[in-house]
Amino acid sequence: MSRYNAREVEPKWQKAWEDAQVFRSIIDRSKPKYYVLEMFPYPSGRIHIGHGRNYVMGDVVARFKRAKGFNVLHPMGWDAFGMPAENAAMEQKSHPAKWTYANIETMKSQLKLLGLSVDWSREFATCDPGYYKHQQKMFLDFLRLGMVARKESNVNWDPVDNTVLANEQVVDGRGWRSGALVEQRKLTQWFFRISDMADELLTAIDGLDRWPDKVRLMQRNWIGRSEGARVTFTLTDAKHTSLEIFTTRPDTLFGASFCAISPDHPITQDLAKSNKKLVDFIAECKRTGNTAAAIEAAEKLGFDTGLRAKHPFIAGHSLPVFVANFVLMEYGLGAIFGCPAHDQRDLDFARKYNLPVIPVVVPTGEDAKTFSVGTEAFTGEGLLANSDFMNGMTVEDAKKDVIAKLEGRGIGKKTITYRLRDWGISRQRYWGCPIPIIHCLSCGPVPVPDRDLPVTLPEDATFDLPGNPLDRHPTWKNVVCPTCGKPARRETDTMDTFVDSSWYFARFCDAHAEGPTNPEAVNYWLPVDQYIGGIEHAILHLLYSRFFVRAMKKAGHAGLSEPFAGLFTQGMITHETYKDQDGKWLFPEEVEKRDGLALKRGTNQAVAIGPVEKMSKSKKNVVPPEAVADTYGVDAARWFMMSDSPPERDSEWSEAGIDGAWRFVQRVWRLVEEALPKLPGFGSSKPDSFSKEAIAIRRIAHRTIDLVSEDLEKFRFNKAVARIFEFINALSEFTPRSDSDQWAMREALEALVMLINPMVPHLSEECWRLLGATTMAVHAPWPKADPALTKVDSVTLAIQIDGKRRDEIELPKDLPAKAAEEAALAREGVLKAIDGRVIKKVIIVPNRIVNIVTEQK
RNA sequence: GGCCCCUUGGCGGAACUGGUAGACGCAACGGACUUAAAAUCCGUCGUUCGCGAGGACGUGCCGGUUCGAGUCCGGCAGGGGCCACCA
Repeated sequence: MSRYNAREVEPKWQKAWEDAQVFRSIIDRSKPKYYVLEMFPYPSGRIHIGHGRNYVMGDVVARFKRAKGFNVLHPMGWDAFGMPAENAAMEQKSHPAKWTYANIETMKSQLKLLGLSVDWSREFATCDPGYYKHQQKMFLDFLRLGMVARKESNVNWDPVDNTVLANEQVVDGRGWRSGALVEQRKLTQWFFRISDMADELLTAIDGLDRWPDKVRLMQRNWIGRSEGARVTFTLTDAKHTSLEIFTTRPDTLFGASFCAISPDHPITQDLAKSNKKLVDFIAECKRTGNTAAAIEAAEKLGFDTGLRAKHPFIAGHSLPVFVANFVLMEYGLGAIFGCPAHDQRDLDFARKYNLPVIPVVVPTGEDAKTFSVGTEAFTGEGLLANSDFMNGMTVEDAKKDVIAKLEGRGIGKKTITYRLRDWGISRQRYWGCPIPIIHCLSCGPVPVPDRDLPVTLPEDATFDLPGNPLDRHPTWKNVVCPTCGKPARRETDTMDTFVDSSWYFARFCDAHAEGPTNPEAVNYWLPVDQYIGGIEHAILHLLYSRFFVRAMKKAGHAGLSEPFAGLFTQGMITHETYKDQDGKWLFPEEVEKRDGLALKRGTNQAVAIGPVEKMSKSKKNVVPPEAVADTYGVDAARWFMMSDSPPERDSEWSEAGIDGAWRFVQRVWRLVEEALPKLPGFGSSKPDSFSKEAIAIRRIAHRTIDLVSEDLEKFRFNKAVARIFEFINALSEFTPRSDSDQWAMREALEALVMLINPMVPHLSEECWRLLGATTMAVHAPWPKADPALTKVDSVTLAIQIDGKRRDEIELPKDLPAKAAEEAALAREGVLKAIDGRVIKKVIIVPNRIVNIVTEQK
């Protein structure tokens, strides 16, 4: 009896797969294609087991589909541009490229350790000029087609690091690295005009039927469609004669008591030229941070411009126009009318500045004459009042009516507004894809001609100072204008790294294509049939990719609109956290558990066990894959990752859990090894008849094939694992006595070895070989269940008396209701439970339950 | 503040469309084997009453619909997620 030695077996099979180039994919139209992709990693250093779940899940799907006869594409690459590389370069006085490629090398060997069925011939990093040159080409294509804009926008500016910060890099109003108070600045930036596609991106969500509802909802909310109206107010001012506002509640127009415009509104800006106090007010508005807490605490502030707006329906009535800190220039028209009775912000504002509060929608059951609003605005349904021609209407009818009247008079229009803003892609950073533009004083921004692509990053940049190394490079940015030949300046901003990840899945279809994509390959492989990644990308990455593929279609680089037909968002791997007595984080391997106490290994120092959290480098609650592979083997790790929790939920990594998985691996090996000596040879012919026991085990085997196949199909890995355990339990109890029993045992073991193959491929190969196969399990087809053996012919029904379970009965499947009723009523226990009461009715659910309802005394 | 989701034994979790709650695994406990340990094997394992057969209770809490509710509806509590001054 030998023990299964994962340390020897796993590298052996990995090499065999590689030597045979098993996972190399080519276009093969004789089979259905299946593209499975995990969100590609950022090469941050080393991977830990927490990263592994994502790739293992994809690998299980890839191996399962391959066995089922699909032509599978399962590639891997690197999302390699980004700030951490630049920060590391600053700290280590090195170069981002050096750091990045070194990390890629480390992480690639770590990933290979997991035994992934990846076609490595398609590997690339987004920082390869061979990748980003195509991105530059597409940027220019999009520019020509009007999908790129250059415009001014407000950005978070870190005055110490001299760079723009993303919103998530601003913590409590300060830069996350420098700690400096972040300023709002206006910068001219490049944008992808994603908002032009808002409606299309929104309606197409309905068709993404293999995406989680949660993600679809998040995308819908992010796009944020609102129906409303734009209304033009006439101003009583010689210079500024009108003001256009957006509202979703035109029905409340008669409750208007003021208008408010954004500090960034053109009228505000114009008035500020001659009003020092307004300049101060605008500055004050800018100071309020845009953090959640700041917004919560922020007071509504207004500045009376002195302008008055004529009410569109009430002759002689006019409204004051304020500049207000809560009105955003980026949404709608940057101007609103305030109806305090029916909007909380307007109410807060009105109370502060003593403006009238006139209810115009009255909840049912309230009298219009007495209904009033105190400190809480009424935003519910009701009937219109104090509203002239709308009186008595429902909110919905009133909206339609007032919009028709406004349109009739040419002072309003029904409008749909989206929350989605254009995608600003300029970053004042070195380690990103250069934006292929040349700025010429005479010609303006000029595209870099195709023949000059790629615009590559200069290697001799310096990283010792904050700010953009490209901007301070002595020569790189100095070029001549491609149009007029005069001296000009290169664009020194690089692209947001989300651009890089918006089309990598298309590049994988032919990673060596001459153009951005190879149409034949893209049209064959896309869409991605199964995309797998973290929920944290539910909005940005997935929305940007959906936009980008649409743009690629317009530019002729792709033939479809939706890149990801199926999406699965997997949960994280978590682990306990540990701190020593000085409050320093400890790695799990530094902690030893003895007699229920946690101690620092090699000492008697107590360790504080902290909460279970997502594995992360900063909290040191990570487990390196090498350590797991060495002690237990990666199959045990893979099995544990698939068995513990449903895949969409978080899963806690524990020593006990991986121990259990290791025992499973040993148990399968033992089962096969112990049965082997008496089994008939591989491929021996099926006996003519079987014993009762053999038929029973064959039924279980075939039934398990069906159940596990269905579970894997539906991403229910934890249930597939449970089925396999049940199968193994049944096999352990089965003692073959005859030749035909032995044949049934072999059949069951072969099925078992194939069923576990996607999860524990190395163990499967080794058992497959042990069973006498001469080819690899990776080439073997998925087992097929015999319908004659999966058919169930008897079922156990529960018998309820008055809704309580009192008995159960075994009956032939699909027995008519009448017969089932008679059988149930013949049972002694049932009669005893009925206890002589009159039977009122009997409810029979075929093959499930008999419920006898009696007359209650 | 808005929208959404979740809550089942000591733990992870099963339970198809309203039809036998707790599959399977982990942990724990008792036993066998062993000089001993590991490994392995056998058994117990929601709470409670009963010697037993068996009974009562039980899916966060309160109520409803139903012959029947973990599952559907209303309310509450706790936990989590996304967005956030979006007019």
